[in-house]
Formats: sequence, structure tokens, C-alpha cells
Amino acid sequence: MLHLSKKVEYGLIAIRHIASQPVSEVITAKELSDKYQIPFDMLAKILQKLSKKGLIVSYQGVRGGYVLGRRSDQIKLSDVIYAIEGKQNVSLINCEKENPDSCNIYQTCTIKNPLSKIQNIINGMFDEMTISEIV
Amino acid sequence: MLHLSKKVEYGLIAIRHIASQPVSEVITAKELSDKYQIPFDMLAKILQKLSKKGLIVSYQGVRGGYVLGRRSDQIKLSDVIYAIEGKQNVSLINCEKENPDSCNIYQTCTIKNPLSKIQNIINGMFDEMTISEIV
DNA sequence: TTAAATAGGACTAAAATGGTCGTATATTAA
DNA sequence: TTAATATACGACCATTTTAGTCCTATTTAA
Repeated sequence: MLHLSKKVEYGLIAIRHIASQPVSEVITAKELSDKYQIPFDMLAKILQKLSKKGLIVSYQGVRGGYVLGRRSDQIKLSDVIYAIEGKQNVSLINCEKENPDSCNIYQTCTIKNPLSKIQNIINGMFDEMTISEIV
Repeated sequence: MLHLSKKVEYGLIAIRHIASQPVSEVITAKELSDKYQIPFDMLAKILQKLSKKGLIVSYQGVRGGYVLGRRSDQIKLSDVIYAIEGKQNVSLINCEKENPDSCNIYQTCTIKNPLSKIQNIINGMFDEMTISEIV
């Protein structure tokens, strides 16, 4: 409970590695997959998501790969998480995730307000920590 | 991702309700189940777990039910969470959950240290907030 | 033109979660 | 002493989520 998904873990490992290399260096999915023992196909799709959000930039074809899309101190952990999971999928309690009426005790529920406080603090941490800090 | 389980939600709702009643009041699982639309069998087992840890006290038989096991300002959210999920099941990253060698990239993983910082802060929040604060 | 690389949809397997069922036991009151 | 009401608890099942695989297409450098 309260886990980050493997996808997010893999995504963080990958983008951290890219950030740790010289900016001119183009990193391939295969290199990352080998170095960190991450299933290639999974990783490929995670990188695609990061690329779609502009966190990294992809080059196709032979000698292609990935580089950072912007400076590592401009990439927040929350950017990575949201790129992979979608913002709405990250929440302590389910009723915040989707429309309230998906929860049939929304009205009578007495814990959602206190827990949102904690939620906000957690969000804040992921907003404040950048990739540059974890390199 | 990053969700509390329904079990924990139900447990918090239940213990909060018990805490909100006069101390002499004995609350049954059925009352809670009805009031908050929580499946009875689920709730029953959650209450048993809380009871085993002494967070609440159970009375069996006719006119039985539950009362708080100690003052509501002495019951931390983390107590409730751990009673229901077990301490080891609450962690941002999987490798902290069990023995490290369950993760085959434990050695090469480069994100576990930064994330444990965040983990510690989250744990801290659940340790500091008590049931009395959410009544 | 070939090889190496990303792009991406469809699918499957495995694990976690949520929920149910059946039975036992305890307690009170009629 | 019996009936009714309550908790105790293991076993089980269904659903959802997560993790992982497969296949094909496209891009591009040499």
C-alpha cells in the first residue's frame, strides 16, 4: 500500500541516468534496460511517455536514443510521475481520483478532509524535488 | 498509485466514528456498516485487527460491540494503518518492503535513497496525526 | 538496402485488492 | 435452557490493477 508503481520507479531510474551523463550523450533504451535490468518493452513505452511530455527528447533511427528535454533542475519528480501515471491516478484516497459519485459514501465519509492535508504535503514534496537533486 | 487501501479507509472511518461517540457508548459493526455503507464482513475483520492491536476493545455477545482502547489523542493514524496492513506493507518503493534481494536491481538502483527521504516525511505525518485530530 | 533504433497497439500473466461465505464462540435476556 | 445477537476467523472467489510480452510499423545512419 502507498507504493509507487514499477513504471514510475523505472522512469525515475531512467531519467536520472540520462541526466547523469554529459548532455551530448544520447542514451538508448537498450543501454538502460541492460544496465538496470529493466524489461526492454516496458521501458520503451515509459520513455515514450516521458518523451511525449517533453521531459526527454527522442531521436529515432540508427544511433538514436534519448537526451534530456530540459535542464535537470527544471524537471520535477511530479512531472515524471504525472507523465507516466496521469495526474488523476495519484491520490491517497479513491474519491479524489475520479468523480466523487464513484464513491458511494462520499457524503458520509469523514476522513477525506484530514487526508487531503497529508495529500497536499506529499504533492508538495514531489513538486519541489527535481531530478538534479537525485543525480 | 500511492493509494491507501479501502481497508485502511474503512478502518479510519470506523475508529473515527467510535471516537466521536460518548465513551460509554458501545458501537456495533452493523451500525458502522449501515451508517457508512461499508460491507459488513469486511468491516468486521478490520475491526478485529484493530481490536487485536488494542486500538479498540471488543465485547462479544448480545449488546456487544466496540469502544476505544485508549484516548483518541493516543491513537496515531500510523497505528491504524499498521494494524490493518502490517508495517512492512507500507512503503513507496518495493525494495524497502521485503528483503532487498527480492529486487533484482537493488545494487544498481539509484533512486532508493532520495525516495526514502520522502518516505520518512510521509511516515512522520502519519505518526504525528492522531484520531482526535480527525474527529 | 540493411541494421539499429524509437512508436505504439493488442494482448496475457500475475499479483493485489475487495468482497463473500460458512461456521464457531461468547453473552445476554427471556 | 434456549433463542437471539454479537464478535472471531479461516477459506474462498471475483475484480481490478499492475507488470510484462508480442508484434508490426516507422525512422534514419551508414
